[in-house]
Amino acid sequence: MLSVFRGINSATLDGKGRMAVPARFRESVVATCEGKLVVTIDMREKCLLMYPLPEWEVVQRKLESLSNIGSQARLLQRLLIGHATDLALDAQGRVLLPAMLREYGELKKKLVLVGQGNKIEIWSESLWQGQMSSWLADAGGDLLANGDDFTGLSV
Amino acid sequence: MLSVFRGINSATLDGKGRMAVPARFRESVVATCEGKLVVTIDMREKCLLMYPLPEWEVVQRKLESLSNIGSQARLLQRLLIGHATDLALDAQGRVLLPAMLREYGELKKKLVLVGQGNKIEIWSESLWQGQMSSWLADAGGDLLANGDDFTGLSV
DNA sequence: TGTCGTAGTGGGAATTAGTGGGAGTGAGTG
DNA sequence: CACTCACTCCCACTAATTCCCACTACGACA
Repeated sequence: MLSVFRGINSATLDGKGRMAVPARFRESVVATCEGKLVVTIDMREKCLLMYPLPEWEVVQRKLESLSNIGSQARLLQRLLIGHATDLALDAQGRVLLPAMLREYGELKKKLVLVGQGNKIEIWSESLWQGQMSSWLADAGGDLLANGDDFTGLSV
Repeated sequence: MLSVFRGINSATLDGKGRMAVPARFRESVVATCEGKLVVTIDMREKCLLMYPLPEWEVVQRKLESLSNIGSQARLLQRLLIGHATDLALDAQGRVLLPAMLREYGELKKKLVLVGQGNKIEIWSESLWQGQMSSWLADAGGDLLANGDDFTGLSV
């Protein structure tokens, strides 16, 4: 699939629960799916995942093809498909995030959007900052422990 | 399988046991079956399952084709087919949920509707919230325990 | 440093969705 | 046969959502 999201952005929720999709992402969103998106929850983190519709359909087919004898598979299906909600960009390039999903991600006014290849993660700014610092603490520990040069990773 | 329900919605039961079908679902309900629906119980969870009539007929045929020598199969037939009730949308887009099914799902005023492909699950809000938190706890544990990368599904 | 264009924000107003309840109808019961 | 209860059909009201327009903030460019 063609849409590759990268990079981090801040965003805000307005009083009606709408979020402006950053122009950087919007361009490839309208290109790949005419503004049709799907949001669902991330089961591991308290954040939401936003997919262009065609990308989501791939994910959903994979989920549905899992044998549903395993309780694990049924859990994934129920929670991911169950929460997946279709969205469309409005004339101003915003999406309305459903109330139940906003609650799940504890989304207040300030948000952080993180491009992750075929999807965009939507975080509450405060949860994101909390996670960031704990991730960095972990990573720092590991890297210090084995003497790695951190900058080596980014070159 | 034309009707694909997905996404989560809150809903309410009024004093007469009626539930407004959310507009998002209603649209595909009238398209696929002119508002004819079937509800039955879910045997694994304390929730109800609502199918467009044609989808239900597929399910029922599958149930009936199970050999009924196994007690398991006969149990499924008795409980699922036995509880299946035909419903129709009224002029306001509501359905009347039968009293016995409301009791089974412990449905009070506040409900949660979860789209699951060919059917919609109907949960009491409080049961849903309880299940959600225990599911999420499980999911986190399992995924960490076996080192699965959840995002692997979506790449 | 002004002004132009784009991105993002806020909110009014029209429309639609959802809720509540009255009154008619029909089946079951004493 | 009368009464009750439950369901259906219908109308009216309220809440929520959508659509639209206007404004601000910011960066690019002259």
